[in-house]
Amino acid sequence: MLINEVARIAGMSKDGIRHYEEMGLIASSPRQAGSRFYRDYDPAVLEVIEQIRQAQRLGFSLKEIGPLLKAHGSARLTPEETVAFLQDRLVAIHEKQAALREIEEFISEKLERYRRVVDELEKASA
Amino acid sequence: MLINEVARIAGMSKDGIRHYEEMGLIASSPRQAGSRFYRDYDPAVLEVIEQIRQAQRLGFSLKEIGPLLKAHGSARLTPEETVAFLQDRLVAIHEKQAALREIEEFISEKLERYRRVVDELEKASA
DNA sequence: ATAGTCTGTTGGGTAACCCTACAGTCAAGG
DNA sequence: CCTTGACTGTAGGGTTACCCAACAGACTAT
Repeated sequence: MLINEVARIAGMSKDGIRHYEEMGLIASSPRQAGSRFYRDYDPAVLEVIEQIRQAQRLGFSLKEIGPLLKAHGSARLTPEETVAFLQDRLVAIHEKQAALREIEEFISEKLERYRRVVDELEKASA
Repeated sequence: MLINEVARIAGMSKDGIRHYEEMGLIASSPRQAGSRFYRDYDPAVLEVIEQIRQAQRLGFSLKEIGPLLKAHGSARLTPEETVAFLQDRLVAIHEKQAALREIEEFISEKLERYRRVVDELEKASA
């Protein structure tokens, strides 16, 4: 299948697909078209793309996903390693959440102060 | 003062300072040194840098901060505009929090499953 | 023959810096 | 006096995960 179809089914842009390929995450065979070549994808890439998105959701960068996909089938993570990794992810997420809560509080306070200012202005003009 | 001092006091890198200057957020006067020129900063930039960091915390990009700093002293945001802006920021933060909660849940579930696997493996080996 | 839709590559842009390399300046020490 | 070291500068590439525009060949339908 050609890139447009892959992109449509996978729900992403052609540039995104080509980007994955450039990063070595998926592969295509060149289909000749006159003097040029089109990327021809095996429908199986759709599953790989799904795995990539999944891994991204888990916090892997594309660079990290490469080796991960290759590990698929050969020596893979042990359950213990998986648990350790997931715990790390969870810690990272909790850190982000804490940071967001701080900012949220900061903004909330500012917001309240400004709301009071607006209220007072309204009263003064009334 | 020279860039190193500014960077040290402001708690950021020289490259960061130069970056701010390149973005037009702060300014320096050239101090001649032989055939070359060093950036000479007025200590007042420290306050400006503080304002920049503050604005960043509020979710402004550096590009947005430029006009904001210039507005300082002339026509500034009205309290109503400020409230509206802060509300937008808050909504954005809540969205990020919701996204993080989803991922968190996802990972937590996976983690529990894998923990169970590890437990069973332990029992089996025992 | 031509228009429209597909494909390709190339190169630049994004955000906020970090890092390396190369080089001039200047003060202190041998 | 010269060298060393700590400081400064610019230039250019790297980061992340793509997006976008330009230009052009391929293919299908009219």
